[in-house]
Amino acid sequence: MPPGYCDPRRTAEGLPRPRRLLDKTDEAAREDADDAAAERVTMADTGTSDDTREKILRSALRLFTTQGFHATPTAQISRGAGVSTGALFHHFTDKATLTSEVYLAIKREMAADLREGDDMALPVRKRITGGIRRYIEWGVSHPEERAFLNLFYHSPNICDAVKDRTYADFRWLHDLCAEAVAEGVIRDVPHPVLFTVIVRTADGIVDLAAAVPPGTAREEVVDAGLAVIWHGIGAEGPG
Amino acid sequence: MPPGYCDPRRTAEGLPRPRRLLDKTDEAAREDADDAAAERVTMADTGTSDDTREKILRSALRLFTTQGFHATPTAQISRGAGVSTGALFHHFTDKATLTSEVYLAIKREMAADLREGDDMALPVRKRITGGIRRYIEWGVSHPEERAFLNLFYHSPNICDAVKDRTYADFRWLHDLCAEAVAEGVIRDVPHPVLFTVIVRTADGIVDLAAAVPPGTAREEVVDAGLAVIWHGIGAEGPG
DNA sequence: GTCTATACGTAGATAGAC
DNA sequence: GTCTATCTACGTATAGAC
Repeated sequence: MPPGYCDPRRTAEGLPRPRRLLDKTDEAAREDADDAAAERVTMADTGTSDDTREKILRSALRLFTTQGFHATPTAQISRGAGVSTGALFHHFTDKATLTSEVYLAIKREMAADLREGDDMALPVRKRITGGIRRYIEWGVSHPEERAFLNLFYHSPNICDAVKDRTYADFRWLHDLCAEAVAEGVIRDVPHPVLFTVIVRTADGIVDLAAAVPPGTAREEVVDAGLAVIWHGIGAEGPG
Repeated sequence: MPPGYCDPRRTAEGLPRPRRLLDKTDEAAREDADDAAAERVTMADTGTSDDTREKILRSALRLFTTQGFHATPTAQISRGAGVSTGALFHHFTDKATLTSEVYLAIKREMAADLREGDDMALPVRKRITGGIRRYIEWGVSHPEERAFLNLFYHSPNICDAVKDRTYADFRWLHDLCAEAVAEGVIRDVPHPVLFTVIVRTADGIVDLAAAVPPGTAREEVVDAGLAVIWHGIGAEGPG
């Protein structure tokens, strides 16, 4: 990873975060559910009702991504969280609502992470490059969250209206692109096309980067992807 | 759409196709299942066993994309196809197999369509541009098939090995890209990055184009998308 | 707020006639 | 090859004690 960007792991553990909810390393989340009893002991001192809620959300996230929505009984979700079915339905009215909550929590966390990485003092081009890098890093370090997002997004039966609820959190990114076009940093491409190209390409780079060992190889993939993006959208030559 | 490319509807109805299977307009497929009895009469003269199989596949496609996999009972699929549960399980060993067959049929048809649109006599750059256009046209005119592909691809519980079975059908596209790089038509970007950028961007353009009325507006979206792609990957300036 | 126990519906798949 | 009828099992969500 280039200078100015800290390791994703450091980011997840060291930086202040706006919400906890699903914010845990994959390893930690896995341990939680594999040994629900141990988890309960660990959480004993902070054993509020919110903890139960979060444990359920994490358990649902992991099971949905590995088994899918339909193949995951609510009983298994609650068991994975170390609580009972009754507790689950006390915190969430039904399975669909629980699923939506998982989605919203992930989206909010991702948006917050991108915002944290943004330095408004920098020129727009650097901000956009930084945003794309940060997005890629988040994706690589949050494979389960990303898998769930894809799963949920393409699933027709899971409440459509929920998808729109997070639009506002990413509004500033659209504005940032518009600013770049106004400044002549980005070619005058219709905004939907511009935004789609950036996000879809970045998303593809995440899959590529995740499939490659961390270090030089991964950096090369990211850099190559960024170069193609800027060749594509940049007003001038490569940068 | 630019010269040299026929209207998607003409493509679907007028050109010779290698397989029928799921190849029908959305409207026709919808009518089939909305009135299963009428369908049966229509098909009476050609009422082979293959027809039943195809009707089941089409019914499954439509229901999966509108309701999702888990929310679609096999009984509803067979009813939509105008046949019985028994008939469904005579043709497909189980629901998962049926789902895989839908996926494979769609992929094969898409691959065949792309191949048909390719003119090997043309220079590589034109062939690639043509392939991307054809891909976008196919996507716009096959929304259900595309929705299913996305649904299936991101679903963890549906047999993973199936995804790989269609790789060979698209192999030539990878070779085409490699050829373009060798000829200096495309910048020397690592192949996975190159291919990902093209496919992901094109896929995004499909969503954009589909959301816009056919005609000039849609053409502008496609042209803008192609311009960005070629700026991104092209060795020289825009084309 | 969390538990146990269970009601109620429904889904996938089979059996056996035609 | 297609049908009807059905078996078995499971999943969601609730009831009511603690």
